Amino acid sequence: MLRMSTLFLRTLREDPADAEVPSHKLLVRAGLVRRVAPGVFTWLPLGYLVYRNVEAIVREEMDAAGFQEVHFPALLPREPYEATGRWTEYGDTLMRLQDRKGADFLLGPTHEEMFTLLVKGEYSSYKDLPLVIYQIQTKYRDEARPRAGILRGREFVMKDSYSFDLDDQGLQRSYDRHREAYIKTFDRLGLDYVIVSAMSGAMGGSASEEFLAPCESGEDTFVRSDGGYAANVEAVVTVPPPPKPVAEQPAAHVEDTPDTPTIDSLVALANARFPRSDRAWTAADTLKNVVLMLTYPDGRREPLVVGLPGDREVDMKRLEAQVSPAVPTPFEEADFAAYPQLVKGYIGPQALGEERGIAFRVDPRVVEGTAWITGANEAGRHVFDLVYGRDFSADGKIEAAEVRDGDPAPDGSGPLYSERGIEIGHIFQLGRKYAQALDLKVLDENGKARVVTMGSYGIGVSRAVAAIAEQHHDDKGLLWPRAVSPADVHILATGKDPAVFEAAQELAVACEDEGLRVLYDDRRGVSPGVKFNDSELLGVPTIVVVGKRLVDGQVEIKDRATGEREEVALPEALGRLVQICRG
RNA sequence: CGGGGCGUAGCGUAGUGGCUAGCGCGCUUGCUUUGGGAGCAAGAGAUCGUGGGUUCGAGUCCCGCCGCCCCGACCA
Repeated sequence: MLRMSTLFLRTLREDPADAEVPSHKLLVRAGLVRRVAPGVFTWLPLGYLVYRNVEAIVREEMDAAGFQEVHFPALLPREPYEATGRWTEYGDTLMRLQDRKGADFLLGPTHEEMFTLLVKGEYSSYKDLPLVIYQIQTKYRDEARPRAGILRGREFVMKDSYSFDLDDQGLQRSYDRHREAYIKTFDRLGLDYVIVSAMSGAMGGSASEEFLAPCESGEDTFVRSDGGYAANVEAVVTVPPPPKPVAEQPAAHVEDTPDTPTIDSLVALANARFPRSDRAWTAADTLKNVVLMLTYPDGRREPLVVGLPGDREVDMKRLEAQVSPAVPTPFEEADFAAYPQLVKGYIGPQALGEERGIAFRVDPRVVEGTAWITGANEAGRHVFDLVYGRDFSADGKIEAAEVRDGDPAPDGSGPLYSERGIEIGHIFQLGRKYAQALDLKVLDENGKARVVTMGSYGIGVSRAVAAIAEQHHDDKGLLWPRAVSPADVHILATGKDPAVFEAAQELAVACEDEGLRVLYDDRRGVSPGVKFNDSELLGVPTIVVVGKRLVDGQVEIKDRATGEREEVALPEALGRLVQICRG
């Protein structure tokens, strides 16, 4: 039993000045955590109870799925990370340190290398596979900007598991087992979440999915529809309009359009000088050709022109996902000098295409039969009614245009809107990258060495505590789901009547005997208002008030979340509480 | 790394170059109070982030440094 009179707890009346998001404010105010350094926190007794409840649920579901728990050190030597290139790739995010001899160490940000090497040391036959092992470990990442309290710390706890399979079918099975286990885990944690594909379908189906808990404080933007579609912005596939018959389109014609280097100026001039009879020109009638320079890992640099409707901007994240591993950067003056056929502000498709040395890919909205106003490759001139499939072609389509609220969902489930979420889980088919780099092979049934294929799967355990707080609170405080709450019932003894304290104490003991977890506010000399407010701030789901109604033999049972309250005769209180808490 | 804001008691904060740095919460002692963050009285608690400078005098002005928060960049 937790007794408030002796519990190491100090609730705060005011929000801490350095906290912005609700979970950070409330976890600090309710005395669950305290900051030690930027992005580094101490768990106090009540907070640690919640944390351990979350951890226990994660562990139970991993074990239930047949995964085996191991435990690595957080302190790791440099060499394995050197082998996979991550000692340098991870950059400043890696927490590095040296021992007394000057040997390099790191505090693990994630443990792919260590798991791979562990398996390599123990297993060498296909008969040993499949294997899934996991750990619940403190991770370290020297984030450029830790923020939002527990949500994004430099030290945090993650459940990370790794699967080892001989072939792709096996990997898919391991992946699916994790997906199911994660669904059960997050359901039990009381989290509202969506599963979004973290990569474009073009790059290999469901190779990676994120579990996002929608909330305003989330850092990840995703889009969803009311019909149930949810995806990362990078993974959204554009729904193309139907093609139009090419024959119906008027012939293309070049016009003088002086001083129209921007889409706005072009649309204004088109409406003034070349008005349409049926409607006004809009930016969506123009084809904007955005030039970028792609730099490949081998250092090769090639220009890429993206043609998209003039009312859309290029979304760099979407573009990056498409051209990876090449890195796109804006085209600079020196680049224009190297490609004189690109007339800044008046670039048109007629000068583009791989056969002319400049790759040209268009937005999926550019379908056969669509007519565009676009550059004529001469300063001050544009071409009108340039029809795709008749007057120009491209080297393919590209999903690089921004996704906007109201765009249709790819699966026809309605208009998209963007929302923010906290990444609480990530399942990922790694493939053979790490096994290759660290030479993890097993002999197959033919006695031939084969590189193992892997998956990695993470749950942010400490982050989940904050995510739950984000989703379960009101203006008075926290509202813990029972599964993670530090207690089942919070019993308040109010007033100064010794009989009240006796009755409350007896009820608390009786509850505990029934297996309920009890937080008992036995503080003497503390006014009822303080106890009520603390109980609301702490957020234990069921609150029992033993107070002035005790003279009539009554106690009050309150539901913290709904505010519903009922008067119950003291002898019936225990039975009622057992019913509620096991309900 | 860029932009902005801020460092005063455990927490939240006030403080025109001029007395012993003020207030609220919390804490200690006593009395009263006890169903919505009680009252009265008496206390404890601060090298005003740090180093230098200007000045008769610096929490206050100037410069450097350190740290924190927010936005952006970055982030299996």
